[in-house]
Amino acid sequence: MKIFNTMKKRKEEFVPIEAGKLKMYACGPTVYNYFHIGNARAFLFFDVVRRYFEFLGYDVTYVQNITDIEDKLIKQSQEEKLPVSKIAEKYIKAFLKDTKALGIKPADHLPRATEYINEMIKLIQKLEKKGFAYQVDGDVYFSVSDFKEYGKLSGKKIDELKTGARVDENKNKKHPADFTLWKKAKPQEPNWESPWGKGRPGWHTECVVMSRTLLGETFDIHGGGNDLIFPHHENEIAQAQASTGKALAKYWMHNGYLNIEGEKMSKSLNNFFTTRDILKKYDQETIRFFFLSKHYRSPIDFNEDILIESRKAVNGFYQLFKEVDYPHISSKHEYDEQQKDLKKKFIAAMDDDFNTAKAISYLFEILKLYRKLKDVNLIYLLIELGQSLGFFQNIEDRLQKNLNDISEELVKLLIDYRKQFKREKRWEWADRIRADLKEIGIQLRDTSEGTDWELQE
RNA sequence: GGCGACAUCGCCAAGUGGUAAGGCAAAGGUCUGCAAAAUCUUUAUCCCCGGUUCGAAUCCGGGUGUCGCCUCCA
Repeated sequence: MKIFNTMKKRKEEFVPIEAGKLKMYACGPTVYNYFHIGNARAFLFFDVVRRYFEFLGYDVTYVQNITDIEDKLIKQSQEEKLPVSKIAEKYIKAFLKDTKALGIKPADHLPRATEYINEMIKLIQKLEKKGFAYQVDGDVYFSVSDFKEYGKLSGKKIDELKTGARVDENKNKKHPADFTLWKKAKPQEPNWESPWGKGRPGWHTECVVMSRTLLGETFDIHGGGNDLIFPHHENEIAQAQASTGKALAKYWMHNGYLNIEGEKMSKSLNNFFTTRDILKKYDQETIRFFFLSKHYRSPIDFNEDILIESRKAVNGFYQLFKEVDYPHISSKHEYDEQQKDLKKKFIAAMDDDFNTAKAISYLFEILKLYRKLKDVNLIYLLIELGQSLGFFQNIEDRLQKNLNDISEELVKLLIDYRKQFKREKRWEWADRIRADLKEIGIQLRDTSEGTDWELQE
């Protein structure tokens, strides 16, 4: 198994710290709003990493944090005129609901920042004691100049950051790249008591504390979106290593960004999509296929045409499941040599830094082969491999659901035909449609607006 | 200004030195009352220019173009 390690900027052989076990941490949501389709890529991808390791037989512990105290929550609380804690509750619920709708298996632990304030204070104190942190007027900063490896992950040099056009001027900071560990509370803001007065933790500290508490001082994989490399993960590394002298994580994985029709998604460009809205039109497997058909480290362009293609591609598999009358198919036997070989190829693709696009092509090969050979084992193979990517989690439901979705369309279609018959004064057919629908419990009602219908029970 | 990524068939996308996977779309054949599905067949020399090599989409140099990070962001 090879993984591209951002820290080394190349693929490395994956060797778990403890044989047979994977300890993984991926940055979760800041719960100030519904998460967007770009977030969905990261959440989905790390879901696949987790599932795939489980498929390989690893005992996986997966932690995903929830940032429930942060500037954006405070801002949102002012906009919605709700306390920060209510904002957090609201969007945590939405996060859980939407990730479930995406077919994402919940992480083993979903720790919240506000549950770890004391531990964060302890970490900051330790950094202070070791000379990596300093306090100015109730704020505490991490001194990047004192941590010589700073910039190791992102490949940035402290001096270049200084001359960069966009580093903010903060007179309290010794160095412009120094980052906040503890932020002094402004009036009306949520705050906690600390040795430096009332305030709240800076963003990067929570991940260090929660990951180490739940996974140990050094764990296997730390993941997140590309944009988190700098400064977030860089700052995590600085705090973690400064405090213990040990690496925080062995492998750093980052997924590429999502663009909307070639442009960065942003609210100001008016091309901002919440996952929740996308899910109204496209099912989770379509979205999953869309993301997994491209390598996770590449940028991906989001547009509806591609989603529609993805849906068609996924439907091909369900067409097959429908035809073979899943699940009424006989039980599986040993895979034969050809089937074992396909499985091997699939695994080889995934083992090469999660080449999901290639892996998916083998799913299509299996489908084609089944069409040819009608060997039911191929269906099992297809499902087994597909599930390691999160597909085919509930085949029966989906076959069923498609029918439900479509029945409403069918009624509308019949109403249209009846309208045409009425226009042509072919009353016998128009009436027959009305009568036949009533027979199966659907009552039509003509109004001046058009034709309504309702179910009669 | 600094750093980095990418450019492969109409569209999406694998492929990182050995002669271009897969999906969608399209065309034609089989099947079918007609359609749909299925099935068979067809469709690329890889942005441009140089170089290295027996051999390059794959390596090197130079262009051009697109995007990202350097500020909260997955």
